[in-house]
Amino acid sequence: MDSPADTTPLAALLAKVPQPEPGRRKGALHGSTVAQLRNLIVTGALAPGAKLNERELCLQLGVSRTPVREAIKTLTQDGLLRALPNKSSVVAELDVGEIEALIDVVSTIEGLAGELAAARATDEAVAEIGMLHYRMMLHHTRDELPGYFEANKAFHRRIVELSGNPVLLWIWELLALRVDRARYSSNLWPKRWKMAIQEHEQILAALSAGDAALASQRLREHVRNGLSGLVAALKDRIAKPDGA
Amino acid sequence: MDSPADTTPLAALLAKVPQPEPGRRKGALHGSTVAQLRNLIVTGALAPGAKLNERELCLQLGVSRTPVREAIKTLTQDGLLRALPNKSSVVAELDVGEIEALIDVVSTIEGLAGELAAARATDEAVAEIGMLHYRMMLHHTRDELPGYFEANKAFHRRIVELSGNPVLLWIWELLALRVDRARYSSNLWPKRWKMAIQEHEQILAALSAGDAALASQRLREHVRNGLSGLVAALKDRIAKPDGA
DNA sequence: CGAAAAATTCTTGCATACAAGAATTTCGGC
DNA sequence: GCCGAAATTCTTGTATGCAAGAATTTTTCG
Repeated sequence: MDSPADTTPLAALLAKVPQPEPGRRKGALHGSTVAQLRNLIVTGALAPGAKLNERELCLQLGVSRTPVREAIKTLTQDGLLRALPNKSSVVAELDVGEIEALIDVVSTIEGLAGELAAARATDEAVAEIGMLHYRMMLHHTRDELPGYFEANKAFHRRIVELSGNPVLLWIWELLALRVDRARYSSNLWPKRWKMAIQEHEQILAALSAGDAALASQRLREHVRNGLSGLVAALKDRIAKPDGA
Repeated sequence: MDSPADTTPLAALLAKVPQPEPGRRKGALHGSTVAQLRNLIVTGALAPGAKLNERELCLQLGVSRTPVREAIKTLTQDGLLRALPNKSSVVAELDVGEIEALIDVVSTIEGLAGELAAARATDEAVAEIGMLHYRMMLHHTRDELPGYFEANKAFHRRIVELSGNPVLLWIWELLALRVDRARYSSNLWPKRWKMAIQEHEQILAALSAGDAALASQRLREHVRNGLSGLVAALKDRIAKPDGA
């Protein structure tokens, strides 16, 4: 009943998480605990439906229950966990219906970002976003899926930042968490990556031209296409769980 | 140094907050603490920039620091508070620029809600939303500003619910917190209430007809008009602080 | 042997104790 | 009398203790 190996697979996952040094500064525990736990959830290391035992998390993260509980509360608010009264929180299910709901919202939000960004796009900003696009292509040629995801996300994020609207960025960040989770869950190369690259270039062109309506429309469609493909991949994955 | 009257005006504000009975159920403190504190911030009872002393909040709310700290974390994530490392959290400033940023986001979000809701609008749902509209008018005739605000919010909320998109509702709730704060801050009857009523009726008509494009456009414009008026009122208020 | 009930164990929710950093006050020097 | 530095006080960040509710195991009865 005390053997560490079989109490739960969670132990193994957490064992390799780098722990903050004892000689740390005060006030850094909450943030780092949230980041570690969030990463485990978004990457799928903690599977949907998994129960979170606070005591166990404390042991593995090397912190007390206070920061762990705070992190759980934070991630619950972000929609990554579900809280049950007087019971263990569980990792939120990755509901395909919810991801379909995400499509409408994210595409609309990014469409707005594109509209606003086009009006503010300097040559420098467009060049910077273009660089992120090429970084994404580079990762693709190298077969580096995580780097590809990251650069793709940075491309979109930078456009939202360029919109100059802090509320929009805030909302986008919240939505991006869920999108990331879905992406990691599929863990496949998007089948439409070639088309995605074309769409990125067309978005860049619209931004560069300062054409708000066009940038908005192209971003909306690009996001919709991408997420629709993701949903299709997830449905496939559900149909045949072990990627044949 | 111990006289309760002058340590801070916060004490007076909190003194009248109904406290949960000692014979309560376990697990209700976090939620109620968040609700109480949020209400104080949204209504403006806690002014923007005010520092939150945890110990004092504990005394006044009759709970320990744990739920208070959790509530502070929650409201910080909602953007109502700002956290400073190793220092007291403060009530977020009510920045007019941020409210202007809200206009674009909220109008877009509600526009999407209208688009989706129109496709799902049954006669029953439209009637229900119409009822909320009439309730709002009733509060107007009675000069009941809080009731007016509440019914207006319920009208909009119900449309978002009707969209059937849970992600959209989630985002809308987050945005509505900030909108409410701005509304309470102005604490004026909207000058354009007569126009707002007309717009509501036109929105209802579009929903009833199932015209997604029209419902979307009308909601977008209605929200934009309303929030623009709000911003104008706030700018006025800043120019001449004591409403002459 | 199976099932239901009681007792035990475990887990969360809240309160509190302790430590590190910030703010304030006081004391010394000029 | 004023400025600066040291000491004190105060406040937040983290850990732990205690109680209520849930889960599990054991025991007892049919």
